[in-house]
Amino acid sequence: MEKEPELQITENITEVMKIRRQKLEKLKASGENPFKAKFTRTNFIEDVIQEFGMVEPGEQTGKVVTVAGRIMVIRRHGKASFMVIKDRTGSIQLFLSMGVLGEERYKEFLDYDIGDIVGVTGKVFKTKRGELSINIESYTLLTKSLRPLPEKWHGLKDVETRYRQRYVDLIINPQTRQTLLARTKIVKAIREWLDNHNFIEVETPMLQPIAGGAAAKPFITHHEALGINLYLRIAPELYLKRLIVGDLERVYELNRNFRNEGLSVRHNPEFTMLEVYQAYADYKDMMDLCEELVKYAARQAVGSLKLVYQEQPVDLSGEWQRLTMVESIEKYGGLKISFNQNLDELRAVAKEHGIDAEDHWGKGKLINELFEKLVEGKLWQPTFITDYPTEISPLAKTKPDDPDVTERFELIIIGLEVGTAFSELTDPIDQLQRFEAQVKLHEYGDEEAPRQVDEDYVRALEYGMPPTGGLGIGIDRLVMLLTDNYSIREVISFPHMRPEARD
RNA sequence: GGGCCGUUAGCUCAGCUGGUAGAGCACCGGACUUUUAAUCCGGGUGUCGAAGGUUCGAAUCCUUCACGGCUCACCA
Repeated sequence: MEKEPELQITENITEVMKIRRQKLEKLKASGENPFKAKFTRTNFIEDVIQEFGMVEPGEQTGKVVTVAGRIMVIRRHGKASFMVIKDRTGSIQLFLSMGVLGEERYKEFLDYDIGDIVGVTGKVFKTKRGELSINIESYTLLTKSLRPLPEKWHGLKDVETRYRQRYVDLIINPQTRQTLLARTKIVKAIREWLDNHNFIEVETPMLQPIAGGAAAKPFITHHEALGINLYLRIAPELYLKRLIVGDLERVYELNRNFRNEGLSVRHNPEFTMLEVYQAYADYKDMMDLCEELVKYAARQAVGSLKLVYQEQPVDLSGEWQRLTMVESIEKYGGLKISFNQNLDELRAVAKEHGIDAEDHWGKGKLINELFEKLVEGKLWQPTFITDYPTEISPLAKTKPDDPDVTERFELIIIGLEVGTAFSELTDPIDQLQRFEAQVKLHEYGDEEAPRQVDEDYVRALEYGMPPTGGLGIGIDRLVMLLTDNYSIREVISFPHMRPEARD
């Protein structure tokens, strides 16, 4: 029998870690619990600053407060020393003196390390140099920290460590904290707006027997008891529309989608999507809704509609530009094209622009490729692109006067697709045909096309779905825009990474 | 998946044309009762990402691999 490898919790015990473990043992031996269960504070640090920030340098307020937080700085000065601790609301200086604490307790406190979490009680005062401080009268160690934090001046810069050990990133880099807090504000604002407009938030399956509602390669998982494969959803769309068939009229879901595709600065395998459905509305209503919603989120989270993204101004105020796809190709690509041209002509134009067309591509797909190649990246200011080709919009209603295109738009900002919406296809017979066409694409080897017709969805449509507008917004990308982050990984608390290398 | 770049102390980084690894902060010991990146004195704590190869000698040159970043492809 092979010998079990010894369980090793930490890979390398460094000198600093050894010393901290020794301190831990010493504390335990002296009867101290270095990992306490609870601590009651009278104030957040921000409150103390609010209340006493204006007192004069040198002034003693006599006011006793109890605060708690992580030690960030220690300045030992002989018989009187300083520390800085921070809690969720801010940071404040602690003043420790042998005179107040007594020699033993003073020395014990000075033996604590940067990173330790303490609770302290003392009188608020301001030093001669004008630094608001707490003159510590009693203290308790709440949590002993066993690893050294990155240095105070340069902080933690290594991107890999920042993503893998986001907890350290959050302790050290205020910017990371701000981005994640902005994210929750944005999400909260979106829910608020929708709730205020009579939409109800619902939850639909993440585990789906057929991964539908988008064109993407799904993750496959397995249900043991049922003995079947399931897919992690690539979109909630088809279930949300079932709820519209069920006469809920206004629903939204703000949650994760999973797509088994490459990673990039704009793509994470799991990402957060908002989908909104409104009965008796069409894509134009959704355009208005989308514009209002994004503006509301920006105002709530950023406080302004005039943004800067990667040093370029982005102005969300005013009416957003609206262009059809074909118009945009002429305006931004300088290329006049139309569905009236025949397929070979369009194929030739695409080839001129370096697009490698596949045999089964039709006019719509070619035009969309041209749009993506020539236009999308240039749309920096918010722009709605409408009249998406039917060929690439299997779930949208075609325009009554032009079967080549659909009642659909995409919202492009900073060259990124932030949202898409359409007048939902409600005709079950048309829907079935489009599903069948998609399945055929899968058989051609398109792994992003569904491999199976969602017959239950068609059945639902047969009961009758009211005219409905549907909207999807990529929340991560919206957060990137509003927080001026270039990489999607910055706006995701734990972005996907390969497993850490083991040596 | 392709291309380019990177990986050196806990952190941030230097290390030239190959000569046996260095700074600041952190840490350890000492001094200091109002400091502010405190200061002063003393101490370098390292599998130079990993494995091979070339060489008298490799952090440095070559190959492969791992991880990361950017980019192209992919991705409505």
